Amino acid sequence: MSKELTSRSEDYSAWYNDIVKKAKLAEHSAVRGCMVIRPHGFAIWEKIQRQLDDMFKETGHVNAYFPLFIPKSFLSREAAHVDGFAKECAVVTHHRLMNDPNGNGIIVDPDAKLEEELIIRPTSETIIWNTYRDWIKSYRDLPLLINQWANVVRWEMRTRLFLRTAEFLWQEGHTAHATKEEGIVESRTMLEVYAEFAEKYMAMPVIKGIKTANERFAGAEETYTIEALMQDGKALQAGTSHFLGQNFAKAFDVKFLNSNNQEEYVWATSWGVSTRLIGGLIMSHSDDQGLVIPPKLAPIHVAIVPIPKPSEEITEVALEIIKKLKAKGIVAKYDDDERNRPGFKFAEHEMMGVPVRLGIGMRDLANQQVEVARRDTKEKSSVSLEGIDVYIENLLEEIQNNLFERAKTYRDEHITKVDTLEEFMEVLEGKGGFIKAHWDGTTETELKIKELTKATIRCIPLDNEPEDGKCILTGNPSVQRVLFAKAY
RNA sequence: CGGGAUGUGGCGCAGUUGGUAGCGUACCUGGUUUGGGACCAGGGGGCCGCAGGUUCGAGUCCUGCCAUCCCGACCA
Repeated sequence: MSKELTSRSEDYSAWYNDIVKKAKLAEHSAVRGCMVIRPHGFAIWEKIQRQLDDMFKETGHVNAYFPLFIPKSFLSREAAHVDGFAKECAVVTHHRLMNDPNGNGIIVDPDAKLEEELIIRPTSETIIWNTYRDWIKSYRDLPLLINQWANVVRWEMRTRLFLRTAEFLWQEGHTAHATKEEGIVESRTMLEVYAEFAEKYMAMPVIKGIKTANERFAGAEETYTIEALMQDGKALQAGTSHFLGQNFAKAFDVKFLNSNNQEEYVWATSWGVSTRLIGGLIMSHSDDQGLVIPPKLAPIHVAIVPIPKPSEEITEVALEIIKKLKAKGIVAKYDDDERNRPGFKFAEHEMMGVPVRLGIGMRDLANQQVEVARRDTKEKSSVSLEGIDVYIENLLEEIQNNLFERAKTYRDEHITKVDTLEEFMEVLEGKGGFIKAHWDGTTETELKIKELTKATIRCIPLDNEPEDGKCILTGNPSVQRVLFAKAY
């Protein structure tokens, strides 16, 4: 491993790529746009999965699994949906290979052409709603609250590890309800779940809001979003929850009998977050020394480094600490690798984002102490061995809070109100971040601003306060400010 | 998909007018070291992105393809 990361100030984009590779989170594969998620990256994803899955279960959802392949005709059932996805799908056309008669390896067997092509799912609304038709007959079958953990494929032209890959892992919730109100409540509930997860576990502050018609999910009546701000001043859409109205129910003819024996179309929602969250995690907290993982998502909380190398006394103390921490649900690893010296290990654990490092040498043991180094601030202090487990437990909580507060302070300092287009451009090119400005509510203006500035409307915040003003582009009346930013 | 750049041991790179591949680091062995990325000695590892072509001879020249990075377009 080379010893240094590109610094953030030098080249933020190169820094991001360096972190992903040097913290061993992921790497490019032999397939265009597809990544190999390495054990360290996948361990973080597993922590994300476990926590979210618990939260989904607590809100009444169950898991199921639907096919990877979708018959081509399904995608054309919902008109807006096909417009939104058709351009970037991988298509399966044949089902068999054969030896090349000319001896050039293996070729696609021309006789094995599929009667109907199969699309590798870019999202599963269609296959799921086709299934729901058979599952939903009565109001007693509702609500149907199902989540799926899966991979999806979107043939993106330009990819970036975790942020936008051709194949990615995600969860997609698909629910069915008897009434419009219930559907809206569900989509709002799941937005709250996402926001809570982002802030409490990822320590990533988010703004909850509604997407404009232009940014809405293909086939949705309303798209709710959580938007986070990265260290370089660009926004990241971290999760979305859609109220789908009756669009998919009508497209797939999913009806139920209500208690008055009348037939009605079902109301739907869908919601998802993906491995993109890991990209958000990286860009919220990490620094020029490497990855910083909030304790609640860290696969390993504490690294214990013997100084200068393992000895009987040090190992004994280290194992005792590990045992005490384990009882508190804290994962500690004793780095007794004799190949590397302490300085190397310090740098390595910092790169990998381990929240707390303990250094134990004979000098410490003579004083019944250990050296505690926290990853977020890089502060070091000597702490008594007595009660070290409680100390670390509290410290992890403090780190978790500090990361959130730090990110929130940065985010709040980078929300700027502007009233003119000149100011808008100036802030966008200078300090960056979110810009709160008046907009006349038309898609035309939104697109024009995007063309002029590259900034998009990230959302209309849910907690927005009404305020009369004039659109920064057209001067037409506006009743509230909306949130603009350049986005990933 | 358009413009630009790149592709050589795991990683980072050098390789001149075409002559049969080298450095740093990592790895293995031995020794000395060890409180912030150790040092010495010895050693192993390369289809030079892939496929064609030119040539007595290609990492080097030509064509096509693949992948990655940057800038656009696209992006739920």
